[in-house]
Amino acid sequence: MDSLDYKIISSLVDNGRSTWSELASNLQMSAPAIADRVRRLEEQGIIKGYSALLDSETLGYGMTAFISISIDRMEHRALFLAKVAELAEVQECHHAAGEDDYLLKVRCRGTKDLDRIISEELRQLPGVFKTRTTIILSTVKETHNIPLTESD
Amino acid sequence: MDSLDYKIISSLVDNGRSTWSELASNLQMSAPAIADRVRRLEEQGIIKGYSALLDSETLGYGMTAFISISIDRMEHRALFLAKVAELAEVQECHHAAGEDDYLLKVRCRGTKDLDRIISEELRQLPGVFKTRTTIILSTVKETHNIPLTESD
DNA sequence: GTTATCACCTAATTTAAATAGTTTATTTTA
DNA sequence: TAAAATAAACTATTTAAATTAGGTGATAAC
Repeated sequence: MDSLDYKIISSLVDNGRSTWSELASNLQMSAPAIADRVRRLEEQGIIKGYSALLDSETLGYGMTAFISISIDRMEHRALFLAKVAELAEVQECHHAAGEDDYLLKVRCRGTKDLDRIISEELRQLPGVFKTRTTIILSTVKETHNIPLTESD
Repeated sequence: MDSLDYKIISSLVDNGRSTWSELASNLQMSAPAIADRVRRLEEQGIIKGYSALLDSETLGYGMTAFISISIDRMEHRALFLAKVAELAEVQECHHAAGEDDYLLKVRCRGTKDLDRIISEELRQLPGVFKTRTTIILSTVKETHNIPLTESD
């Protein structure tokens, strides 16, 4: 990981479909050299993959909510995690320190959809004894960038 | 937006660098037809762009935290939002309904780094009178997929 | 001091993207 | 209802990029 790798990564975060030729001319290198470096970054697992970024609002998923969940017993966790994996509306599930056990980020069509996820999917699960939902009114910033200035 | 568009989108979410030729042969179409459809999806804003997905742990950003923030006066918001935009560690900033005003997702190197962001960056801002930090112990699920089965 | 190794290069080949022109089906309009 | 327009696909061609192969120079290992 040198500064050239950081520049390549940064370019690919900004434009995941950029061609090697394009990167090569921006960074004053040959295309095969870029291809080599990218292949290495992929093999090292630094670059996990590439993805199209979608506009959830345009696709009808205009509501975002965070749901904190408490689970009473260890043995209920597996079922909960299976449900979370299954639910396409659950974009993120984090095991949290502090008051609640899990923090979910949910993307859904609206309040009815959110109600269904909470009442019919999550609260039906054994062990789920408490949920706290925070509805998002607007999103000011949303990236998956990582600071790439410091050393590695 | 027909079922073919959904298939194309879904493929490009899974592999953002897939070639038109590849998509074409998977979906029994010609490459120019795929290119046309993708161009339209981009123009409509349904596909916002493409990005490389990075492994934050491997890059040294092994700590994730959510920070709830309360701000006391309207006129302090602009400065807060400017700071949030500036901080590379803040991946998300949502305006939330409920007890606190904003919910931040922060990706940082460790506890020292998190402390700096909270104590030196955020709590220094005028109007920020309350923060509540939830540290993430592990992440079970993390995608930016949107359910693509229902109609649009 | 010789030999490996690494990261790059150029040149050639293979593959994909972009463009242009055509066909077909569907919808609009006379 | 018939004619025209539109939309979305196709094929064939051109242009551009990716891949591969072979070679060079610097650095590290023996």
